[in-house]
Amino acid sequence: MPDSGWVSPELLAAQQRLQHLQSIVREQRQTPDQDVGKIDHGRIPPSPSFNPLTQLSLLPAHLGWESERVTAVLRQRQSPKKDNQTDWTPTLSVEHSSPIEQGDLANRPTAGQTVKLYPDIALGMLRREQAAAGRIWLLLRHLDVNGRGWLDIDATREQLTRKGSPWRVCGWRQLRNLLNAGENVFWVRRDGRIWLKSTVKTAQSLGVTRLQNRPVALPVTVLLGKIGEVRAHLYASFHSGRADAPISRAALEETSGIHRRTQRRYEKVARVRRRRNFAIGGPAAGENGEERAWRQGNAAFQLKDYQGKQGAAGKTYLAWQLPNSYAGPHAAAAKGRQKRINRELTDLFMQGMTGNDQDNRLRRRFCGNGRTAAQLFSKTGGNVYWRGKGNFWYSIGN
DNA sequence: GGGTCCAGACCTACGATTTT
DNA sequence: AAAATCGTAGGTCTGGACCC
Repeated sequence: MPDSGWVSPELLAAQQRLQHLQSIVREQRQTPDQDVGKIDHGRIPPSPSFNPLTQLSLLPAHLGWESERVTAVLRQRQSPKKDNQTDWTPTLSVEHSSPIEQGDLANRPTAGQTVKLYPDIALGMLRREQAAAGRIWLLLRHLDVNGRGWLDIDATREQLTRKGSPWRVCGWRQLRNLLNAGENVFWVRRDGRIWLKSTVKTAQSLGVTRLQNRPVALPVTVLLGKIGEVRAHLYASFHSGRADAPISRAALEETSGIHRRTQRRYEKVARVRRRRNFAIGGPAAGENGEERAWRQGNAAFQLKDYQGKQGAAGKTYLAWQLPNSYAGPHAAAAKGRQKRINRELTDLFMQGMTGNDQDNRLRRRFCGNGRTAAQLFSKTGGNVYWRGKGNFWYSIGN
C-alpha cells in the first residue's frame, strides 16, 4: 500500500486538466462584455481600489445631471472594473476552504466589491421591515463564493459576529434574532447549514410582484455599516435604478413605505441628489390662466419671462412646482436574468389571483421630449409633462 | 418642498444565567 | 466547561408635530 504522500500519474493528470479548465473559466470572466449577472449569482468582481460611491461623491454635483445620456456615460465609466489579479472573493466554506484561505487578506471586504441589488427587492425589504435580515441575505450571497446556495451556520456566525472579523455586522444574539426573522423569507436552516433562497423566492416572500427598476451595484462595504446606512442605501437604490422623472414624496412613501421625513434623512446619508422641478403653462392673463391658477392652488406662481426664453420677452406665464427629481449614488448593474425572474414572478402571482386589482388612477406622466408627450396625450389623455430647458417642464392636458 | 425637536420604538453590547 | 439564551441599559432610528 502506498504511503499517504504518494500521488498516482492519473491523479496528477486530472489535477492539471482541472487547473487548465479553471484558467479558461477565469479568462471568460474577465471578458468585458460578459454578462456578469449570469455568473456568481450576479455578483460583480470589483477592483480593490475602486469605490463607486467615493468616485460619485467626488464629482461636481451638476456633472451629467442635466443629461440622461451624459449621466449614463458617466455611470458606465464608473462601473466596477474587473481585476483578476486580486482574489476578492471571501469564503465561509468549511469543507472547501483550506486553512490558508481562512483569515487570508483576500478574505476581507474591499471598497470595490459590490453585490447586485434589485431595487424592487430592496424596497420590499423596507416595506416588510426586513432590512436587517435582508442585509444578512445580501452578505451571505456575496460570501457564498462557490455559488452553492448554502453556507455553514457555525462558520457564518464566526464570520459575522466575531470581534475583529472584517465581516462582523452584529453580535451573536442579534444574528440569532435575524436568522429567525429571515427564516422562510431569505433562507431555511437545515443540517447545520443556511440554505439561501433564490431571488425569485425572496421577491415573492417580500410581496414583490415584478422587478421594474434596473439592478444596481451596491458596494459590500455599505452592507457592513450601521443598519441606518444600510436602510438608506436600500432606499437610495430605488433612485439609482430609475430614470430621473419627477416623483412626489407621497408617491415615494406609497412605493417604499418610507415616511417622507425619513426619505430626506436617507437621501442625506446615501448621497442621493435632488433637483426641484417647475412646470410652465400658458400666459398668466386670460381665462385659461385663471382656471389653471385655481386648479394648481398654492403651488402656482407667476413667472415673468424678461429675456424672452419662452416666447415674446416680458410676457408673464403661469408656473407651478412639480415633485422633485432624484439621482441615486449607485452604479447600474447588468440586468442579467431580470426578464426571466419577472416571468417566474408573474407565474407565481397569477396562481391564486382572483381579480384585477390594477391601479387605474390617472397619474401625471413625464416624458423626455414633446413628441413623446404628444403621442402619449393623444393616446390616453390626462396630464402629460415633457422636459424643457433647465428645471422647467411643459404640460399638456388638464 | 425643507428643517428642528422630541418621544417612543428598535438595535446592540455586556454580563448573568441556563442548557447541553 | 462550553455554548446558548436572557435581562437590561444605553445608543440609534423613526415618525409626528410644528414651523418656514
